[in-house]
Amino acid sequence: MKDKKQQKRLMPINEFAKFSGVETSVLRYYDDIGLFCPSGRGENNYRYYTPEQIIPLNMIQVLRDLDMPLKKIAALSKDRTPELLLTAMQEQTMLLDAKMRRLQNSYSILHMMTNNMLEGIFADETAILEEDLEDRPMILGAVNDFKDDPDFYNTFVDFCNQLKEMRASLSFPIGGYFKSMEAFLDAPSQPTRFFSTDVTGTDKRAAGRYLTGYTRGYYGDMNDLPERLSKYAEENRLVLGAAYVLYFYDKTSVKEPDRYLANITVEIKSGGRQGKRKKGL
Amino acid sequence: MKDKKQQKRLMPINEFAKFSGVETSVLRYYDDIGLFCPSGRGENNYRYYTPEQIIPLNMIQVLRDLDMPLKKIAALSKDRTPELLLTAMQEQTMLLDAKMRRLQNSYSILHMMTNNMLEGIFADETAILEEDLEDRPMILGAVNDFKDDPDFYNTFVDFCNQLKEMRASLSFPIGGYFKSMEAFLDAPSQPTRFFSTDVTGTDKRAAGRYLTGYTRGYYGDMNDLPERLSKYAEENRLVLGAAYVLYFYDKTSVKEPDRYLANITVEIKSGGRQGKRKKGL
DNA sequence: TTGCTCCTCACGTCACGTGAGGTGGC
DNA sequence: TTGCTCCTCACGTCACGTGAGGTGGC
Repeated sequence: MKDKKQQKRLMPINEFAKFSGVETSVLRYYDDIGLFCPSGRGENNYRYYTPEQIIPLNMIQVLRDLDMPLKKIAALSKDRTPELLLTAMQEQTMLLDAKMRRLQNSYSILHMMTNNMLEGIFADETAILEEDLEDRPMILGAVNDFKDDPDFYNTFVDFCNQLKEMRASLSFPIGGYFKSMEAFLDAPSQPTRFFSTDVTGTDKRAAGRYLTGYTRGYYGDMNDLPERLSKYAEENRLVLGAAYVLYFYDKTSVKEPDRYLANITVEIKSGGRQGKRKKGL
Repeated sequence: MKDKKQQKRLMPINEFAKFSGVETSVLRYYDDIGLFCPSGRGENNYRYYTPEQIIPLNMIQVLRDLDMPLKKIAALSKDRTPELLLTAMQEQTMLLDAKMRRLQNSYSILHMMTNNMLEGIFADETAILEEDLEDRPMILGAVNDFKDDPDFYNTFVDFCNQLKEMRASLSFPIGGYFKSMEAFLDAPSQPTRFFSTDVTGTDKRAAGRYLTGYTRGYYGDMNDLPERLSKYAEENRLVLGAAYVLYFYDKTSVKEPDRYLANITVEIKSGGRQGKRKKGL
């Protein structure tokens, strides 16, 4: 009778795998490396597990989910005391914090990219729009000096290094800021500053009224967009301010350079019909 | 002059590794599998990268951080269109959501374990305490029927299966609920129900006044704690209600079974000096 | 000659996943 | 004999990490 009961409590590997949600291959591997062994072996050499073994196994799963190496888990379960466990937990909490921050960062980047793709898909290349835009957080780089070094890429590398020095992510799309519409018209491939669309940035493109447009083509190839913007501004007696150029489609999202898609957003300093939207041409 | 500029823009592998924050071994591996190749090779067969290559590389890092397999990343960058990217982003967002939930779960479990370890370290085994406790979320299992099957472990397995059916985590410490002090005194190893300390549970141990104590020993070995509790209640004319037993130290936290540490918390239905704490013995 | 950066194999690592071929009781 | 569950190697996989031995210009 007692034997029967005890037998009833013994699970062969498949049953225990289903019970615990851990694959048989994993259970065998854990047995091999001595991390987690069955409570015993039958005469047939079968592995037999007891139900309460799910507790230490779950402990292992928790630590493994935290990316703790199996060796460390094994060390911890061989030499377990509440104090050591507490220390390990606190270490893991720190690691988890870091991981959480990285995930949050991934979220932001993913969200940013998704929005850019969507905005690109629905972009009307022929339109010039007047829009009220919200605050947009960003990281503004130092003022570029193209007189000292007219090379675009050296300046770009400088900006990347600035981001790295402030431990900011390099993964958010990077755009060009021009202090004025004239600066943009003058040299469309020499922005006054670069900016990163990093949502954690403390700089911002202020909320307000902006003139926006799109154009396709390789980096710096603005086609007739500058003229169309100027013409629109003139016709509507708008006084324009700083300009922001950002690529919604670039090398990473499309293959053909002639499909790259730039967005330009120009501050309207005065003259806009407040609170009204107007689509042009 | 033009050559000089272009040469200046070319980085050998070490420089590019520092610039991008990606190890040389990783860059070589990505080159080997054709995922991300240098812009060209020098006469010496050196790999040379250009600074703007950091953009697609960062894209790869973002997707890799999201645990996207390199093959999928490669497929996505070979055949890249905004539409495909958008779909992939949305898929990744779903995966990220799931990952986030798992991490949140790990956080809760880690926090729970840390608290249990700390409470265990500072537990006074000789004390019986009257305490005002907050709500405690938990998952209460079905009522156990030890008459049909007196085996503890079969009942325990049933509870684990209940948790699995409701897709709850098995990793939170599990305790025993006794409908009354008498039920506990009568059969300390046959709880009326099991409970999981899962913080997302919708059941709860209600806020109120409780009598608590600790004892060391193997599962179910309560020593004189039941008597000490009863004695305290009698002396202080307390009417006791339901009891909760939870192990702060168990097989996972200490090796020696005689160091396992159980906590008992008994509802005080009346007779307690409200709002005052009193330490006994 | 020395030091430096780069190169290409080749093999190791971690945590498994996947057969291949064999066993043992109904 | 068939079907079923289990077993033990052994080898594959993924994303690298780590030397070992060699090159090429100052």
